Amino acid sequence: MTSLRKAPTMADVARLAGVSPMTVSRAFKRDTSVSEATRDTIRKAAEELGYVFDSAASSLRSQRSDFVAVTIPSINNANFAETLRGLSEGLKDRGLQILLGYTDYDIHEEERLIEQLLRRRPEAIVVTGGKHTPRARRLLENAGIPVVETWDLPDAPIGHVVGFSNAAAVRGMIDHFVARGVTRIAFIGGDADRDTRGTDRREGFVAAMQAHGLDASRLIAAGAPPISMREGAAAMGRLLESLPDTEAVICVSDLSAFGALTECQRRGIAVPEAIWIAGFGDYEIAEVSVPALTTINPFPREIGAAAASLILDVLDGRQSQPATVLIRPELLIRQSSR
Amino acid sequence: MTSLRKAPTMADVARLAGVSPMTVSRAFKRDTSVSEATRDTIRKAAEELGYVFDSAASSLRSQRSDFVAVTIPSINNANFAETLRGLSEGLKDRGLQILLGYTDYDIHEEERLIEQLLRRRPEAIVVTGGKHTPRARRLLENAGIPVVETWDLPDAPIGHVVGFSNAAAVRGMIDHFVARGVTRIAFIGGDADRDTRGTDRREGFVAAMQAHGLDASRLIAAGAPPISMREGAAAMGRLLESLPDTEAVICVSDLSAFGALTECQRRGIAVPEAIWIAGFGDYEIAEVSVPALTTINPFPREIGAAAASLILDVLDGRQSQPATVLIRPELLIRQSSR
DNA sequence: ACAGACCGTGTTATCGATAACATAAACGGA
DNA sequence: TCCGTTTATGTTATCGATAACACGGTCTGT
Repeated sequence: MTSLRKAPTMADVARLAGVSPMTVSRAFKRDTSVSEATRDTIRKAAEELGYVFDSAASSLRSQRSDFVAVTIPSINNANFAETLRGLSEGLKDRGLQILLGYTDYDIHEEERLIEQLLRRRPEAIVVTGGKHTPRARRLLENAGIPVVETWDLPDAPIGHVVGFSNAAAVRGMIDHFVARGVTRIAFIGGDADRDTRGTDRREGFVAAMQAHGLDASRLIAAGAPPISMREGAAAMGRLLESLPDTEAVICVSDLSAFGALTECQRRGIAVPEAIWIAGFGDYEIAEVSVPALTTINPFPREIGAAAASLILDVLDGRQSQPATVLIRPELLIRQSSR
Repeated sequence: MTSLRKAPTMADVARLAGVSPMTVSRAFKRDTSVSEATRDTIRKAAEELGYVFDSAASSLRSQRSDFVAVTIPSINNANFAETLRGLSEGLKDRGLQILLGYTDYDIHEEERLIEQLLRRRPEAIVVTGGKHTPRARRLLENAGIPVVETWDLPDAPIGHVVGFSNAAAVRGMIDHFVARGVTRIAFIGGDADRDTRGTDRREGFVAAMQAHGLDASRLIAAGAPPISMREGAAAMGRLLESLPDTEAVICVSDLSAFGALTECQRRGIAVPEAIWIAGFGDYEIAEVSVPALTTINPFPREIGAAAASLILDVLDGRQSQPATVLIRPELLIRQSSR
């Protein structure tokens, strides 16, 4: 299985095919002038030798790595997975691969990760969120490549931005609830500021409630972000016991909202009759659950697609100034709040 | 933002620090003999210049890439995410990074991906599943690096294996059902063989039913794998209409099982009183949903951890023969089937 | 006090692909 | 027919880090 002889190089392929290494190099690229016959001979020679192109050597010489670095908080998250899908579909036609890393919702981990990723000399880098350590910020600023911050609207963007205001999105939901006469509203979220988008949503909740002159103190901390279904359920239990007159609860994500819903089901509390529940993210579960969950769709796929097209524009010289693409989240009122 | 002057190299750092490039190189590695004072001077010089290590050059010269390639069917899947976590935790102490690619449950896409990944000269490669195109198989066999196939027990392993029999796992569930007197059992799965683990589960269902002398024809095709909650719900609707006397349904995953459960809820059909539902994977939703779902825990984290430790053993020369690590999935009987 | 081991650092050559330049042959329009 | 252009290919030097080897200085044990 493990071959002991050295792996073949382009020179070996060239020798077998009876051409120069340069011609082999050309044969492996598109849009380069090599006759079909030669290309075929080379392909066969490569296949026969079991030659596999060496990107390290190629990158070093050409100073192009052909990949785009991406950081996301967690791989196990349908929203970020969609963003990634939008990104990779937008980039793959150009032969750009994605080099992925996840931060575990920790900006220090993000700093380490960004440095690791930059060592591979990506053509561009897409990061989730707009809050970074000072060093991470410096690294991104000095990288000399397009930087796209997503899922957020940073106060001082590093480069390009594709995002939305998490706070404003939650405010829209509260405005809707208040207009329907529901005012005793609680918020279930994480107990730390690791998840900056979660923090923005909580702060958006507080600000919006205060703007309406309402009590913004019904805040339930459900644990370290990201909040799981289980933690959402536990938090709902505490809410029902400590503040039983709560009329509606907004959860930091659909997963915790679903957990909260199940806790109501276990306790025989009717949703939406006794209490309204809403989430964030428009995960599949929000549409499928019974009752379906009111939520906010942040168009994660579009975020990725927009970031990809921004990157291509910059790389092709069609865009030189830092741009901000504003995503407009959509409020989806479902059975859990009516 | 985008600096125009060329990025600094080790030579620049060396000049500023007043040492040779080789010493800078050593200072960037652990376990190399450089005095603390020199190391510090170099670190400061690097920081001042904004130097970022170039892995392409390093890999080319040292012939070591310091990463392990991993293919998974989908990034948006809690099971594979856990396997990935087990892998990266096992590998990170050794400074091995993960280079990830996803196949979209398509072995042709897997072939392309494997070639792309091998171009980066990984130290080892971990693939999900044991079914590959002939070319992919050849690429893996000739790669000259440890190969680990996971989540499966291939008939003809390429190298190492960390997995279990999907068919046998389903059989265990059926045995349990039959022992409890439930015999009219249906299976909800995908309508194509893209997802080979899903196919194995379906075939395991058929074989086990036949072994019990039972009708194995209650097969509902829910769409192209992977099956979503929505598709699980739709399939359940069709099952309830076409075969209303079904006593239990096994779904290819917990997500489709949950979808099936919600369809019952929408139709006012009591679970488990009127029909039992079971899934596969022990996703969080299976534990949290009301009723909680009977399922099978395949210990995804352990799969990743075992693959990681196998790789380290091979790289350190502690293991030379291809090994198979057998994972023993656990049947979890919950409210949805009792 | 001295041989041998060890430590910290420098010098030189090299990993494998390809940018830049060069060239021979084929082509095409006046 | 001839020259400018295009097409297909070759030659040389190079990307940036580091393996291999070398070497002077310090330490250790007898």
